[in-house]
Amino acid sequence: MAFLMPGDSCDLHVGLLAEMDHSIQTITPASVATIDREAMDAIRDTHRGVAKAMYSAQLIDEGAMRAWITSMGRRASIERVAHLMCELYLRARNIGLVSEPSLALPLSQLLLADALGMTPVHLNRVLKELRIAGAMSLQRGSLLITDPEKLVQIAGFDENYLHRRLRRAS
Amino acid sequence: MAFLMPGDSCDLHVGLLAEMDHSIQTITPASVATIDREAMDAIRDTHRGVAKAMYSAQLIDEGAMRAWITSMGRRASIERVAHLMCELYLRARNIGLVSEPSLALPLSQLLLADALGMTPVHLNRVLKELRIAGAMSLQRGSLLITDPEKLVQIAGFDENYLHRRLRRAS
DNA sequence: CGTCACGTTGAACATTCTCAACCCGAGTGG
DNA sequence: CCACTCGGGTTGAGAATGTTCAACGTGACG
Repeated sequence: MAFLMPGDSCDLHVGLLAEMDHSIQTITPASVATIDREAMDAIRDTHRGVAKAMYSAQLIDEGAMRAWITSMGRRASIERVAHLMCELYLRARNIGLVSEPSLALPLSQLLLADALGMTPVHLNRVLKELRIAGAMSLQRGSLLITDPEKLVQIAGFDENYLHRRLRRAS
Repeated sequence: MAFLMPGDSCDLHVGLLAEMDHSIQTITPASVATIDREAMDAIRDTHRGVAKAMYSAQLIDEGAMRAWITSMGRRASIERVAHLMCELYLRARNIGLVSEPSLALPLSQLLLADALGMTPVHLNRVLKELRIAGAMSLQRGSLLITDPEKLVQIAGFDENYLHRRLRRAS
């Protein structure tokens, strides 16, 4: 339902619930920082500004999930794939993770297919289709966008949806 | 992506963002209460307990959205329909809204199909299938569950997923 | 009585899945 | 060094699932 990249945080507030309703996995070696419950409680209670910022972050995450739902419900599989690739590419670029011309994406087709709600076999064919169309190719853990415009057009990607802005402090 | 019932709240915190990334509609006449931004800010800042509770509510909503994503990605359409009906039924019952033996569900097939990510035509056929199977029937805005067990079984419904609990105050 | 929104149905088609096979490169034990 | 295995990736063929388009029914409402 989501892919995290270096610097992303997740589940900052699970401490409030009795149990997790989902799980998180690393798919590469990773350094993971944790914040214990007491610390989070303290931050929330004593730093109103930070608390507010965390609320906002939460809302933005929710927006991303809504986008994901739309993707699943309304987009054909090839659009879904293209869209996710656009998103991952932009996010990676925003944190300086793209080593032009390609981006390291250590995702097995199995994983991707699952995330996108389709069969590995079908994903494979879709990737092939995108490759043949000359839009992008994903091979040996590396994403190469050969024709950005075409990819964006297939995906119906709107760059703006990643940039949810905050209301200026009143 | 969600259906609200009497007493449900939504978007308590949109005040934090510069713009909405989604919309809300009434599908029946409804009384809607609004809380203005200043009041919400004040509550968040001065009532830590309430703020915490609202965080939790937010997390629970998020869980619901995750469930929705799972539904879209992994369930066949008949399962999706059955699952949503189970959920709506239980939620309605929890707030005393079920007038046995049936539940008023003022949802057009158009609306439902859109929410479930399928064609109105196909939804219609799925509903017919469920009716013929004797599990439930949805007609003239009223949901009648004729064989709860069968419906639950078709849906693969786990009653527990609605009852996310909070961590007891430490 | 006409209109309009919604529901229902059929038939052809497109999309996606299933199952099964095969390929390949990286590790592993003999 | 070689055969083996194993986790991906790729491909084909047939079947299931879902869509499209177009028609018709039906009740509410002016």
